Amino acid sequence: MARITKAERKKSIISASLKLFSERGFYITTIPDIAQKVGMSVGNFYNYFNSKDVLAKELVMYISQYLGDNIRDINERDISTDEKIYEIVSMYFNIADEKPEMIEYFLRVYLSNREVFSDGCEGMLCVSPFVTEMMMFFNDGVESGDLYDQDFFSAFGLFMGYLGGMVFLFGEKILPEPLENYKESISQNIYNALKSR
Amino acid sequence: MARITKAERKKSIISASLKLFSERGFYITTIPDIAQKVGMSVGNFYNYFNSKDVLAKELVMYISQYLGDNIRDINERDISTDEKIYEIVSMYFNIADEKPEMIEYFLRVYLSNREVFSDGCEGMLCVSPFVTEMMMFFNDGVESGDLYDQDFFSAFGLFMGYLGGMVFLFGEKILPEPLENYKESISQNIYNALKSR
Amino acid sequence: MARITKAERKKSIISASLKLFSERGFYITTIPDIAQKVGMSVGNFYNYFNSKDVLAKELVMYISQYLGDNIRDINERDISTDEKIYEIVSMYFNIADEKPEMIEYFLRVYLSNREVFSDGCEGMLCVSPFVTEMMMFFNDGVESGDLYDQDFFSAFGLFMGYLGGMVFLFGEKILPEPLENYKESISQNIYNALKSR
Amino acid sequence: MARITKAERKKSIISASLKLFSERGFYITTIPDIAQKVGMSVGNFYNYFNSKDVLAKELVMYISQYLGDNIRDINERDISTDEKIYEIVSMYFNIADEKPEMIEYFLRVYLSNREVFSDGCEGMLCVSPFVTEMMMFFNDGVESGDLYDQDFFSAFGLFMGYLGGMVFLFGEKILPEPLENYKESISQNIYNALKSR
DNA sequence: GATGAATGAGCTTTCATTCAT
DNA sequence: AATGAATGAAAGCTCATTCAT
Repeated sequence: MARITKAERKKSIISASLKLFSERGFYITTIPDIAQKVGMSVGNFYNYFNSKDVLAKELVMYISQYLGDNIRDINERDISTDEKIYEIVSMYFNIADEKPEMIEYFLRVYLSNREVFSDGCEGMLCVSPFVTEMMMFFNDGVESGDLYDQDFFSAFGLFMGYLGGMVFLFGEKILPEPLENYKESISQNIYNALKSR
Repeated sequence: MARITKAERKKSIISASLKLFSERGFYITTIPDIAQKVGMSVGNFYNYFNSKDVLAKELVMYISQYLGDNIRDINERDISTDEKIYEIVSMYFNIADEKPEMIEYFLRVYLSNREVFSDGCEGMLCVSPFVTEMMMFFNDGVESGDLYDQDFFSAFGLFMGYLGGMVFLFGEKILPEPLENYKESISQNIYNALKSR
Repeated sequence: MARITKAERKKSIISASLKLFSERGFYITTIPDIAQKVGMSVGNFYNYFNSKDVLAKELVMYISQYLGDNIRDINERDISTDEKIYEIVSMYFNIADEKPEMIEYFLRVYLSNREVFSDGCEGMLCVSPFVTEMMMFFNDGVESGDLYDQDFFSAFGLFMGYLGGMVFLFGEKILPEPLENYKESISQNIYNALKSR
Repeated sequence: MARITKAERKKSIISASLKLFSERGFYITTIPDIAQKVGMSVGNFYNYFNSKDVLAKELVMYISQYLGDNIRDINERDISTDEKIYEIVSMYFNIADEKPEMIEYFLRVYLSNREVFSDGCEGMLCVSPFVTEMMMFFNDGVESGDLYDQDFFSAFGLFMGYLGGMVFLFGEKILPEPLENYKESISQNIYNALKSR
């Protein structure tokens, strides 16, 4: 008899809330909304997460882990720095396409509603798996002589700001073409910006 | 006797609400908060703006106009494209420094709470003065042979995503140095990314 | 045109909530209950009191003031100590009869739900007008040689514990006779207990 | 192998809930709180007590029995009435010292949350072992000529109101000295109040 | 007897907006 | 134009109790 485990139930709350938060925003989405989408009572929701804020924080950590894992896979491959850039852009846009809620949550909920994360996610605390891997990527690139040795945060801001901006424009249906089609040019732009001079 | 005109009163609501929205977020800020900061009654607030959402939309347009004007000034100067890039970056960071509420509102309120702007600010409607000027800048650069001729939105995403990302990192107190110090390297990175190949 | 002032409205909340709290208890009584009894919306209640707890605290202070004023009137009269005792007992039982909510609130809400009053009513903070007057009564009695000079709190505990106990028994409909009929014997007992030896 | 009997399990619920109710109050204490303190599941709690209210009622009866037994021991001794008074006061204060939850429960839960006890503990139903013994004490005292023959409830109110009041003041940390030190004076006061005239 | 996930009604509190003055 | 008391719907969260296992 297949029973639904507590872990599975928790996973389904994460999945449902991620979608709702990213589509409607943090404050518009209510606990009843989430409970209903999961098919569970409001009261029971609180057996899994102590508060709406706690859920929000777990979601960032979940996404950060997911992105971090994906970047690590790329970092560990034996390919050139410009290929890595292309792979990261590609992976990011693929996620934006197939699991848009992940990227959208990052952009719309985590980056914007700082008051929700101020207690417990100070600085980059809840996002470190992801940031750490980006740091690895950058350091490797500099070490191999491919990238120009500059302040990490400037490179990071370029890379992630750029990708976030594109996903935002895409989400707003402003882009004339699908994200897919931008992979090449964007990777090229990023490489041109960061390569050793 | 100097009377306070209706326009001045409206201006002071804009000013106060811009600060509150950018510091606390759209949903956390209440109309009573705004009224109190302006020194006006809640009821009277509604003589100037029909709803909280309408206010929010006017604010984006106000900021977009402001940024657009500043960029036009730069566009009209007789300087090279890479100098223009530096000037735009410089201007953007100066605003982030001196009137942080403008940039923060853009990033934290406008870009994130799309539901608020969905009716009336579709696409880039409320933001066109700003986007138009960026388009002018880009077209001029391409025409003069300085910039590589690519999809405008890719260039736009890079430019604005980058700057937004840096201001965000700065706001989160993650940057090791003041924004000021990044002007050079960031302008350089942007130019390298966009210049003709 | 007779307008209802804000102070009058506040007074009517005090009056209604005092009755409800004393009859049903603090936790059973809800804000909607109170609002309904006053004939006001739930939201508007919060224009008068910031929270249920704050209301509870204002109620004790209100009662303490009321009792204190009554005792002072008696203290200031030119009568013997045993007559004062009789007058205090009499006043207390009259209130218990005519405005039972006052005494009941004291016994059932204030004395019992300490968690509600722990922040702001520490010690005897919210009850000092009343306690102070009892202290005056006792000191005068000792000074005049009528009362035995003992620890004030022992005398206070006897006096108030006794009266509270009787009102409780009365409220529980356990007393075979109306409170009225006990005034004499109780005053006598108190005097016998406290008089100088 | 020593098995934990059902009676022992029940006893441990009584013990744990008595402490929690007396410390935190009836409504603040939750069934999960109690179950956790006992080390039992929430569901299992309901195998021992059908509801929170039922538990509350059993607790009063338990305490009443306990106090009643103690008073009977004193009543049966061959000592004078004033010595009995001292012994009762002494016993009461000792309990207040060593098992404060018993007295506190009486004062804070039973006497105050009448709605909980209204169905099943009407009048003195749940408290009769205790009241009966106090009645015995009083009747004996009157019969022996030591106590003034007055309404029992007036004497009872004095005695128990006084003791309850002192324990309350003690619990509020208002008393300048330990309860212990008041035994003498309080017994004296009670005797003076009740003795035959 | 024992478990603890699940229920759902109900609580306190908030806030955009209205409207009589 | 200006006031602020009033509304009421809705939010986050709690908890006694049940029940399938």
